[in-house]
Formats: sequence, C-alpha cells, structure tokens
Amino acid sequence: MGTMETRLFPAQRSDVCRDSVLLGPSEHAIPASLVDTAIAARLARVFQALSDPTRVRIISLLLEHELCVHTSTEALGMQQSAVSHQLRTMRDMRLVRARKDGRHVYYTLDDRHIGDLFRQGLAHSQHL
Amino acid sequence: MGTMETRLFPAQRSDVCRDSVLLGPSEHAIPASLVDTAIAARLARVFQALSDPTRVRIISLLLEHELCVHTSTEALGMQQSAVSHQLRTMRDMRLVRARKDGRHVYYTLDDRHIGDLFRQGLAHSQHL
DNA sequence: CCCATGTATGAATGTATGCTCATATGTTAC
DNA sequence: GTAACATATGAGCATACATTCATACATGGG
Repeated sequence: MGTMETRLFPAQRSDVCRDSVLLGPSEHAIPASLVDTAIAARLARVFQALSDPTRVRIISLLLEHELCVHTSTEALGMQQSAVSHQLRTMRDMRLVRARKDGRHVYYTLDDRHIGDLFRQGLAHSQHL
Repeated sequence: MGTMETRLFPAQRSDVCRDSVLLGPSEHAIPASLVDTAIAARLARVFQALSDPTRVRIISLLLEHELCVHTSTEALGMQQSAVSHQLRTMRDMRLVRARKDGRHVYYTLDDRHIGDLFRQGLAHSQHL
C-alpha cells in the first residue's frame, strides 16, 4: 500500500509550463506519476468492471455469501437472462467465481480486494 | 474502513435457495447487503468516472501537482480537444477542479479520495 | 422417458460515450 | 487592431455495452 508516496494537495503553482521556460520550448517535464498506457488500460478495466449499477448490486449481494443465479435474479428484480449475462461478464473480468451444484450455479466474489474497492468507492460516493 | 464486517471467503453452502425451503417458495431472504438502486447508481457512477484509460492517465498526471491543459495534452500525446473534453467530463464528475490563470487553465484532483481509489485500484490491477 | 426447473447464450436493439474535425472564445504580445 | 497561443465546445461518427427475446443446454423428479 505505501508504495507510492504522493502528497495530493500541495496545490503548488508549479506547472510544467513554467518549467518549460527553463527547459526549452518542447522540453516539458512529464510527471513521473504518469502511468504507462498498458497499465492505464488494465486499471481502467478494473474500474469499468464496477461501473455498472447492476454489477454493483450483484457485488453487494455477494458480499455476505455465495448466491445462486435464481436467488440473485429475484433479489435484483431483473430478468434471469440479464443477470446471467452480467455474471458471465463478471466471470470474465475475474470479479466472481462459479461453483456448480446440481442444476444450481453458485457465485462468489473472486477476490476480497473487490469487496475492498467496493467499500471504498461506497464511502467516497456517500461523502460526495 | 472497518464499518462493514464481512468475511468474504466462508464459501458456505448457505444459499437462500435452501432457506426458501424453510421460508416458503417466494419467501427468499434477500441479503441485507444489497444496496438500494439509487445508491448503486451513484456508486457505479463513481467507478465509471475511473473506467477510461485516458481519465486514468490524467488522474495519474495530477497525482503530483496541478497541470495546465497544454502540458497534459503533450504528456498524454493526444489531441487538445480530446483532453479538454475529458477534463470537462471529469469536472462534471467532480474528479478535478479548474483554476484559471491568464490563458492557462490549471487542473487539480478535486478530492484526495480519488487518489486513494486510484491507488487501491492500481494495487488490485497489478496483483491480478 | 418427459417435463419442470435452473442456467447459458446468440441475435437484435437502443443508448452511452470517446474521439476527431471544425470552430468559437478568451488572452497576451506586438 | 492583429496575430499567436490556450482552451472550450458542438456536431458527427464509430464503438462499446446493457438489456430483451428466443432458444438451447443441463439436471433432477415423477
């Protein structure tokens, strides 16, 4: 966690535009914190996985314990097809895992980090 | 952080389908953790704000200090118009704040929580 | 074996969204 | 004023994606 030490709120008037006067016109100092394109894409993908209301609600459902598709469908008040499609998406995104038992399929959150992100996002969205 | 105590990985076979046997056919116990539709929508919106590679890169840029549009544009290697459009979106989403100075406009992260979310998401995306 | 139940999936559709191009607005310098 | 620079914005386009409908697949009960 403490890998990236960055004070967020200096709000210094230290723009690189000023630096460019010292460095020369095209010699802009690109902030070292700029993430690589590939990294950015992966990170965006993670957030995108959580960027849909239905998926958010599914995650909240699974925070407590695993649920089968049928129950989730009823809890969400949506069509079974829609839920299955989302669960498929979420499986591809490694958000959930499926366990088959007879004709039921039970879904669980794949990773506790997902729950953590969910909760932190929730905290932020409430203090907005 | 410790507001919601949920063990994520009991993987108990405690689905409500089983409970429904006890409760009656349509008497499914909906997990209390299921968030309200409005809450879910807001939360999804927060994550959606971070769900685009360009926005992610912009956030990473602004982690260190404020930057003007021009510098950001060069750092990102994108068209000025594209960056301005994104910054506009991000302003609407309360991700960034603008400060005007002469012909420059400097952007900062609006809230330190954004940086926190960013870092936590980054951590998750890397351990995937 | 047949039927009900639980789940998955493909096609179609509507909508959201990110980018580009062109252009408008605002500011500084000459 | 006029030119150069910095930023914003609207229209158009292409793509991504969430849902619905119809249907297929799988399993268990009678």
